[in-house]
Amino acid sequence: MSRSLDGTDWRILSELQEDGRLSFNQLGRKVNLSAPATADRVRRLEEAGVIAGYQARIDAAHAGLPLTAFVKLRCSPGRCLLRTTASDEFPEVVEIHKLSGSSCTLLRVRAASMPHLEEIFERIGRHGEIDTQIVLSTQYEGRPVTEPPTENRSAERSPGWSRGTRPDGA
Amino acid sequence: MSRSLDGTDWRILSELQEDGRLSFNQLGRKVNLSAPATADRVRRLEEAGVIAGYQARIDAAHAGLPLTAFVKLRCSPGRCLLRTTASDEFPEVVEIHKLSGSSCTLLRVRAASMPHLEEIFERIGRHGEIDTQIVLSTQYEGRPVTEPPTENRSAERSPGWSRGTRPDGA
DNA sequence: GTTGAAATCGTCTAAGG
DNA sequence: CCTTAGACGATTTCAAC
Repeated sequence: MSRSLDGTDWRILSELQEDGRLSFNQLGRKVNLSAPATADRVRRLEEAGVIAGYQARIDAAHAGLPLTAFVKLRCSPGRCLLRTTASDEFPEVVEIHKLSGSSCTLLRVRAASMPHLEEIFERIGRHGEIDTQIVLSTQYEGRPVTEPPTENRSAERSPGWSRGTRPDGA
Repeated sequence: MSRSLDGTDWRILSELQEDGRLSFNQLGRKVNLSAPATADRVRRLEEAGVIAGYQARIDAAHAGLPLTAFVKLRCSPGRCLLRTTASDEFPEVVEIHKLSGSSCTLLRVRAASMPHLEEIFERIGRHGEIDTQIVLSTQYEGRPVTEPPTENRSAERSPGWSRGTRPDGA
């Protein structure tokens, strides 16, 4: 396991979340480092799994998918097919979270139109009891992950569950 | 307004969501286009707002923020300070959605530890009535936005609200 | 971690179909 | 609207300090 991230690492992460296409030269200037040193740190962050990849951010509204909704799905253990077949059967589901309590699953879906959204709900509804919530607007999303306050970071050293089971893995 | 996206555009978007650092050359090979033609299309998608930017994808768990929670916040209209001050006061809030019904707001927060999460809840709770839900695990998130089925796309031409008010803008 | 230099790669422009 | 070819510019990478 790699050691904790220092301030420079966080500055690099911050810049790379704002513009993932920065060259090592440009990035280095922003964090007061030379290009090779910057490249080393980025490579290390990639290998440590902190940087999971680089991707274009798509504005779904401009891409013909203006509707977003959250769906709470309560399915019986054996029937929760979403885990395995989501990729093929539910392309509109862009996120799947398992929540605490009531064996609940939270889905986030994108749709092109109200009929489309309705059809998605109907399809998901076959897998369990659902509770839907339509998003009117989004103030922001994908906000850069930033360095947590020091007093909370110290709790990182806490036992077991925070490291091993990886509650929110990619 | 630009016209609708064709199949090649969607293939480009798909590839760029998987690897946002592809060169026009590499990308062109994947979609059977030359580099200049690919550059033209990408530039057009950028200017149309479909591609909103490029960013590094951070694995929050590996970055010391293993906990994720959703917070439903029901705040009185005048006291909903989250809109303006979120950036400074709530760095842990990575998403803000306005939901239909009950003047509800859905927040997504990331935390380093349980005490940290508890402290965040307490801080948000000062702005209204909250209902919290902790994420146990995430099957996936940030799934690439894909081309919607044709029968649903046709509904894009529906009136007013789907274009003008942009329910899910970046 | 820094500096400097060389090699590589990508981008851009232009001409042509 | 796409393709090919060439030149320019930039980045990455290696070496040495």
